[in-house]
Amino acid sequence: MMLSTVSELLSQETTLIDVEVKGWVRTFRANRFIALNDGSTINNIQCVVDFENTDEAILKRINTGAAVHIKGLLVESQGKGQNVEVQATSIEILGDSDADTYPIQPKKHSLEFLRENAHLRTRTNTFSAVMRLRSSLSFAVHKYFTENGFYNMHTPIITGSDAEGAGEMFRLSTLDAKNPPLTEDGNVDYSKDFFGKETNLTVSGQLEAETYAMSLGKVYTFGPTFRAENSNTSRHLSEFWMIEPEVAFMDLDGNMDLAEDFMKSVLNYVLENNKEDLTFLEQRQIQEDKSKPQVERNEMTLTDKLKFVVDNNFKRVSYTEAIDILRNSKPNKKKKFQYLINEWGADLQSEHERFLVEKHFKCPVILFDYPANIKAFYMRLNEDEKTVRAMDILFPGIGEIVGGSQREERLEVLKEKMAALDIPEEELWWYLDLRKYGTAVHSGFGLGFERLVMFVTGMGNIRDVIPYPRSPQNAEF
RNA sequence: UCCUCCUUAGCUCAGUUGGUUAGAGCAUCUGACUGUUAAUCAGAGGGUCCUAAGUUCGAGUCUUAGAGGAGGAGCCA
Repeated sequence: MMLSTVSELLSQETTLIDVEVKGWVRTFRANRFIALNDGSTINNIQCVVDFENTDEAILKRINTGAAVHIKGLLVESQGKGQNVEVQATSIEILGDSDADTYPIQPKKHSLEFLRENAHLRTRTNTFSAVMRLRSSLSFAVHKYFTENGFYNMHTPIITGSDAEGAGEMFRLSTLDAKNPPLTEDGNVDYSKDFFGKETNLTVSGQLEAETYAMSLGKVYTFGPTFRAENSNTSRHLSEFWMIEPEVAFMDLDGNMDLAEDFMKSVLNYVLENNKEDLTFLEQRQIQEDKSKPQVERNEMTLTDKLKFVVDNNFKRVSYTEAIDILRNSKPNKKKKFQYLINEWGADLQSEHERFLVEKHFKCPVILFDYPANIKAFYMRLNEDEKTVRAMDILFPGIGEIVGGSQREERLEVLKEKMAALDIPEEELWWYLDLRKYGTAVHSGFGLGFERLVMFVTGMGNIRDVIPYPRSPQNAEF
């Protein structure tokens, strides 16, 4: 007799066969019905215990959370909740679970409580569904790029560059924190440190990815990224996973096409391959919405929202057009915005992005050609010398999910930009070399993987879509 | 980092104007029942009211400080 997963048993079409299954008890009802889950699917298999002929000591140990090994006969269920069930002939307790202290009870728990029990929270339907979707999305990312001629590149986690231009970095050091070696002018002497220089955890693999794009053509990285910003929001993490494709000979229009096609492809993948988990999360969201005021409720169900993104073109709007729309918008005229839009050049705040996406266009929006002074040094300067070939994709509920640009390929322009921002050329000599030898138009973007998972699962807090979230003041587990 | 709110049983929460012995549902334990779907019924146990200081005859309730958490803002992905 072969061990089966719950998923295999539930899709088994022939009954009256001997089966064997291992998993964890979700509930044990009426001294007779075990709802067993092994992670292979959101659904449980019902195992029916012949309690009159089973040792009472065993029955007492069938508690929520216990690991059990069940052998029996797969039969059509007499009950209404499931098609098949296992008529148990043998029950072995593999691992007990003390009902008095086990934190995951067969009842609704708050997400905050489960976050404190992150090592056990995937034993709930919600988190197992979220994490299966996360895994599936990760596969869909690699699948898309591989099938479209991209090479996967592993950019370094430890970086010697502190000019990646994407935020505060975590310093990495093996020096004695209490008594570090000092230079003559009293600063910490990093030449004595492990790498002989100051090193940090990466905030982006983009610059390194550019080097490979300029030889392999189409590359992407998908790895962990670290930001030491003290941001305490439901959309930011100190450690998160980022997808960064980089393509030679591609301009910003091609970049927008790629990003849109990529997003639609991965969403399509989970729509086709994760129906059960999506359906569960959709029902969960509907239940959650019932206890919310009307204005905060979701206008579309989860799968409708995903289908809407897949089926409709993203609205492409230049920054200049967006400013015009915002300047003439009702909330701006009635002074409802906290930050009023008066003139060209203002940075857009979340309230403006939300207005454009959720109220004005009611679909994903790509904003492009931003003012040069509010964007990073490596972005391609337009002929107007005021704007750069940058683009952000804004999603409903999430805000900015993708940020990308065509990169500045002209050596002199790039050098001027770096000088203006006090970025030393010695730091990025290798990055400048790309413009010296065989430079070419190239573009890429970054996509925060967790924000994608949030969008797909409908979870409102980014800490609930990554196994062990790292955020300021929190690195438990 | 800023603003607002929260912290009472294992969990989710009530707790009136400051007033005797702090409550409920779920969970747990005991018993009954046994084709249930977060089973049902009866009973029982379970509290440093986040911490510290203060006001008061008297503080879960008021004041101050601290810790932790949530929502929003900024930074961004």
